[in-house]
Amino acid sequence: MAEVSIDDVAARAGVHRSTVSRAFSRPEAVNAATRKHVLEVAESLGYRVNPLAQALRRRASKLVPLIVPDITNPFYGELARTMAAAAADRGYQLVLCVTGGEVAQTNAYLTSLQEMYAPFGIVAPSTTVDLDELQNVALGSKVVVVDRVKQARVPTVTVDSAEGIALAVDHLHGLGHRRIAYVSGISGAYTSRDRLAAYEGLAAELDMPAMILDGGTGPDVGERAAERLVHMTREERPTAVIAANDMVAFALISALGVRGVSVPDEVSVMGFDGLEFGARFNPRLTTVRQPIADMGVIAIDLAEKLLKDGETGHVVLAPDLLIRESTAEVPR
Amino acid sequence: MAEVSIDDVAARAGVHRSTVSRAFSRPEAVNAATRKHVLEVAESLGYRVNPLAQALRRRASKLVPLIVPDITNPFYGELARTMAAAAADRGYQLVLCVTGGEVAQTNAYLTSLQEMYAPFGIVAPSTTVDLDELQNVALGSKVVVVDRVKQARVPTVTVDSAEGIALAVDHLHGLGHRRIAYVSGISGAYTSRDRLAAYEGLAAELDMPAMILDGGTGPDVGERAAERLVHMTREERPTAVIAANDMVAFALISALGVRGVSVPDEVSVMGFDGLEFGARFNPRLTTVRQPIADMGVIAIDLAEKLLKDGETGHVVLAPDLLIRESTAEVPR
DNA sequence: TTCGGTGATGCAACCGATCTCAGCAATCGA
DNA sequence: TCGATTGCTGAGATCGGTTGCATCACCGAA
Repeated sequence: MAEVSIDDVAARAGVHRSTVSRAFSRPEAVNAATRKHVLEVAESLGYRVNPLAQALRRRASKLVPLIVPDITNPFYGELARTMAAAAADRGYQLVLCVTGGEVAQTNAYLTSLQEMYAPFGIVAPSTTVDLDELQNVALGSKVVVVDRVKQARVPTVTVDSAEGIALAVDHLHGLGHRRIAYVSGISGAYTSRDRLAAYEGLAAELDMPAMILDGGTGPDVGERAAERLVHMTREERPTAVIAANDMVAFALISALGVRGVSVPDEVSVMGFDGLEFGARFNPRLTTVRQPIADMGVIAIDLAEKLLKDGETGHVVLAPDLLIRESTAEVPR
Repeated sequence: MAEVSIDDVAARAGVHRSTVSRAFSRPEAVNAATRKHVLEVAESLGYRVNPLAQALRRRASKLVPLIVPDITNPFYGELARTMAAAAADRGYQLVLCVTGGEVAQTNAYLTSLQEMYAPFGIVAPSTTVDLDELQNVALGSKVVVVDRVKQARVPTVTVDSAEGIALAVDHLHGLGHRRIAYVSGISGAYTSRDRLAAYEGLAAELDMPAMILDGGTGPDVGERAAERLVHMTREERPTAVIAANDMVAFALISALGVRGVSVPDEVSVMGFDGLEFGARFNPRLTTVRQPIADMGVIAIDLAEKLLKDGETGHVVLAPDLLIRESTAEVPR
């Protein structure tokens, strides 16, 4: 309670401020015995270094912005959770910044946090964020991008979209599906595009028609795709749908339900993300899982590497398959 | 880019530091013309006050911790989003703190942020957080609690549980249901208890049996409740279930689906929260909506009032009904 | 005994603001 | 005309640390 400062500790320990400071931040520069004594006194007084004062002098704080378009989406929720843990492990404090998908917001957050001497930032870009523009912002050069294709100028960590889609297509193909459609995504449109490309490639390869139920974005993708599907003739109608991400899959299944189409009895649906919530959907969602927890720690690692060596790494993670109940053998 | 400080502005404007400072933080204390000039110079130099330095000197920052047990839960997601917006409106910067439901974490966050001179904190308590214990923490006395029953010592904002449950029961009763069960909640156990009490009261009043399918917590509530339900005989089985919150409702419907029980054909299910995601569930969830957006701004208001007048307000909001497709007339 | 080197500590400036107090000019009342 | 009041502004201490530099004791070598 009684705000104890570095001078209190110094006085009580009979040394100078600077020695106390060094005892904490540059241990090798102070005599072992002195250090031990100082630390004990500090402990007994309940002293903790003031992060603001420290940041001001050092021009480097422990505040790290995590910039996401929409925290309501559990994907970003899970990302935020693991990232917060990873950050805490390294002494950082995550500052959540929700942009609503607006570039201006992203930039505003970035400059605002750079004023607080944030050492770097983590950005999970939305559809509308132009990554090149990030470079113009103060903190722009010290940013790690999550969930985005390899990009030259800043470090990135992503999941291999092609491999993920392959996993999904193979799974469905193995169940006998030959008419597999695709719906693109509410958010993360960059990866959504990758996934779409992967889907089209595989469709060609397997000699299946490429059916894009909806290529748009926004909260109504599921509705539109469902509407489109129910208006197809029996022959042209797909027997399975791959959604660009779990949220789209949920919306699609819901919209199909409203229209009396049952999943997986009439049509199989797969997601992409592997959200924990998928296990509580109705039906439980079969999906391609991204190692979100890994992405969190890797992003922080990349950031620290960037600061230390100026090295901009690009990590591509492998997804895996989570088979639950939203897919079934093709109905005949 | 070129970090411009208050002295740069002062020099360029031909006045002293202190005048520049006053021009920003105490406009009435400086000559209008001088002020205008200073502000123009500042503008042209791209000067912005350094929040860290300001906070250090003033012993009051703009950082506000929002402490939630689980950001993966869209309820807290929506809360975080609206709260962040409300905070930004007033110049605050929300710092997201995810506790995983652990008291120690909550306290750690609170003290850590009080070291950063956070003016106050917002806590959405989890099951295990003992509110009285909050008082012992540094920031403890300057905390607003969200989603928690009226409590004497700190300001709170909640939704009227009794009214919400009444809304739900009335809705179901109106559909002809006479055997209405209840399942308690994954999170927010405080309110969950209130809601349970309200349910029991109403059941008695309407002369219906009170059936608690599961009164526990944790991620498996839905599973357990579903398991219990399917093992009931036709006569004792409820025709409708009220879940303590939306997430439980989702889990329950999913678990029922796995066991071949269809909602709402065989049993109606209602949630409590009004999550946007409910509109994309299968079936779309009928639920009691909490005005989450209002809760966000009100919480900030209460906090500011607490700081200014030392007044600890308690706001109870009215919920409303969101009728969608998870409830239907009682099957006969 | 003297001197260079080394390790540990103290001194004081500094980070970028705020704020109390003093000084100064203009204005006011008598 | 003169002291008191009022309105602005400058000086400088301060918030709580960090860090380059000076100091000093102590060491072994010459």
